Amino acid sequence: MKRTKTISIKDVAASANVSISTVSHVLNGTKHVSNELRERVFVSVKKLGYEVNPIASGLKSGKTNTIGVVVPSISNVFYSRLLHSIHAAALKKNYSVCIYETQQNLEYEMRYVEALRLKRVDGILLTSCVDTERPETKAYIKTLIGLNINNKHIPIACIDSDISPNLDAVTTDNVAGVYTATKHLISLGRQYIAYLAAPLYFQNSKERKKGYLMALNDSGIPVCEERIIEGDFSPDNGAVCMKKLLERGCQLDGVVVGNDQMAVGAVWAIKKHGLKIPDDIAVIGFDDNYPASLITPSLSSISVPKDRLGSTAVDLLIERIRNPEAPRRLVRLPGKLIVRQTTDANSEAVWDLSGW
Amino acid sequence: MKRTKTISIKDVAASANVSISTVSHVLNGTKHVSNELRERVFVSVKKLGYEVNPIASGLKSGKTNTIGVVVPSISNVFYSRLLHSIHAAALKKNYSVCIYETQQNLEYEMRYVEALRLKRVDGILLTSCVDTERPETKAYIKTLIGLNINNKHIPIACIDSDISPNLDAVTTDNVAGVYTATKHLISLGRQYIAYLAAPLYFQNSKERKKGYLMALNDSGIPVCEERIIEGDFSPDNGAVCMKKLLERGCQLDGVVVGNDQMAVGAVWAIKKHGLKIPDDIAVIGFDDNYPASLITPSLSSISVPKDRLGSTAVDLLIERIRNPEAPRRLVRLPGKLIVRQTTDANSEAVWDLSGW
DNA sequence: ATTTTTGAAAAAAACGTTTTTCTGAATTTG
DNA sequence: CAAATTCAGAAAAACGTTTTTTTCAAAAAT
Repeated sequence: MKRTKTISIKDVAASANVSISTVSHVLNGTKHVSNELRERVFVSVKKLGYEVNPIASGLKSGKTNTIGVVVPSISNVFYSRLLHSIHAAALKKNYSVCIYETQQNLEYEMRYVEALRLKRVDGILLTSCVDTERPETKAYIKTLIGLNINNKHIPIACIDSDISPNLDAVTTDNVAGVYTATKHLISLGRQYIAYLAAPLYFQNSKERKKGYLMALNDSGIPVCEERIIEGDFSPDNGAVCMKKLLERGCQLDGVVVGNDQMAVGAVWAIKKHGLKIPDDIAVIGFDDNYPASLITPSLSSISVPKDRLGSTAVDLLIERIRNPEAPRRLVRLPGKLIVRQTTDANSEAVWDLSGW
Repeated sequence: MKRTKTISIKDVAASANVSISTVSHVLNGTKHVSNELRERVFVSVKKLGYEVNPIASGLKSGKTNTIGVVVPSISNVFYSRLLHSIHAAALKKNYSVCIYETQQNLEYEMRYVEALRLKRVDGILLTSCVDTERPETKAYIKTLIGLNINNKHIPIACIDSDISPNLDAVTTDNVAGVYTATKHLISLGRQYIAYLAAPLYFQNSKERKKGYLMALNDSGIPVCEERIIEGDFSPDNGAVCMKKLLERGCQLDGVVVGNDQMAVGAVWAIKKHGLKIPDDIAVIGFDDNYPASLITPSLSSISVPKDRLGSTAVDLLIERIRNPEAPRRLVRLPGKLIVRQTTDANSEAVWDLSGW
């Protein structure tokens, strides 16, 4: 194969009869160059078909124009949607995105953050699976805050998890969201409302539970500990927890669930138990993830603004890259009540197939 | 902020009292180095906390250890699942993955392939949305085949689309898959089986239709053109097409659909039309995408091996990177019949929530 | 009218590696 | 035993940019 010499900025300079630095400045607009030379450079670039080498420029400038994205799961409907909006927003700002999937494994998360650091990405978007209550994680979070390579700071923005007052973050307004969900059930006349929580070591879960308690209090409904249960994240576990609640024998006519996954399991368990939804028990989840509209009965939920979550995160990160000294920012985005059949029997089943 | 000098291979060399090249060879294992020096190097590396700079090494070696992945949609359940397996496989081979989403837009696809070329990725995994029949695309495909930067070839492996006999590819065995699906309906005693095709300019769609025709022929069932219809990919359009079929008035007791999206729409339309599934009309899709198990009645389908599709593609690409001259490879992976309620009324509804 | 200041452009240094070439001793060969 | 080969290691040359420094002339200031 004919292997011609690769043409570099040097060749352009020679062809245009100017210096290398002049070519660089013309190409980057970093310094004023007379119209004549500037024109000559452009002509030569076109003539030679010159293509800048980002690796070389990255070496000198210390920028990779790449942001790393770390998510628990790529194929999860929620995170893939997030990835979608991150991709769009990043591209608009001329960054490419490099993805890593932690599988909810903190060890992997640490490894991937480290990999991105060594790769010298310009910034990292992190959906951490860290348990902020465990003391061991303190060190890790400290690492994140001070993440750097060769004394160059690498900014991090957190998505959907506010793990440190020193890291930029964007999250859903969990308290307000579950407050709305609970109020919704109350407005339907429900009095005996259970709460099925996702693991409470998650900041989000804590906030959501708070919303439930606040709504009951504000409505003068007594809180009954027997109606509160904590599970893990899975649909299966949602079903198990719901079964436990039902078997406890306390009166029940509604249940607010900390996320859609578990809510789907809860719906399944209630049906299995021979009760009617929503007549006997109304159910509402949180997230409004893709399958919510598909199951029967379709699941009411609090819709999390996935697209804005992603684009806001990118904005935060890029602002931080540009200005490392700016004050830390935390953005809370409002959720939205989506009423479907698990709280309104008359609601028509409309399959939301936007995940396709 | 104290900004200490960044420590480089040079510092390691000085500290270990060896030459730079020796350090490099020790670190990369590219040449035999005596145990003594090798040990000294390791000690110095550890002592100084030296961290190799992949940008610099990339500049000289011409490798980025990055593969680009171009998919039509990141949030689509099928592609996100693909992305998941690609990520896992790539990581295992020490490559990072950079993603681009084309939104089924060929112009974007071209732009992103170009971006990846300029970025000098080591290889590209492409799920093209090209219409192989249009003559204009010939040029584009030729570009893909000869993709290079500075005369360095950039290999491409295609996923789920065999767009050129000159590009490595991995696809599902579409013919066999739809053949199996159709035979399944026939085995249930169905005689008047319609075929709802995805756009036939897609290679996959053509192959799938072929499987339908073959199955009818092999079973001695006459092919009736009136029972064949071509749509686009969407659920909505699936419903529209199904409605048309129903209104044509020809006898119908089964329908094979070219993909799950349209199948879901078809199910919806049949229900709307007041017919019972599967009693009046049995339905089977293709892909076994996530929502298939969630809708009511749950959708029978041909399961596409998404994970193997991704990992095989990575394997193909990396082998190609290592050996650009090897003969072209096309891998066809078998699909698997998944029987659910749209073909078997007695099948129990089991929500597959693995997308979570 | 002489010294400063400015400005455009060139020259050179730097970025941190890998890879090629060079060196001199030790080993093998004829 | 002299010449050729191997070998470990050092030195130096690349890789293709950006950025700093230098140069020289023209404009501005004293």
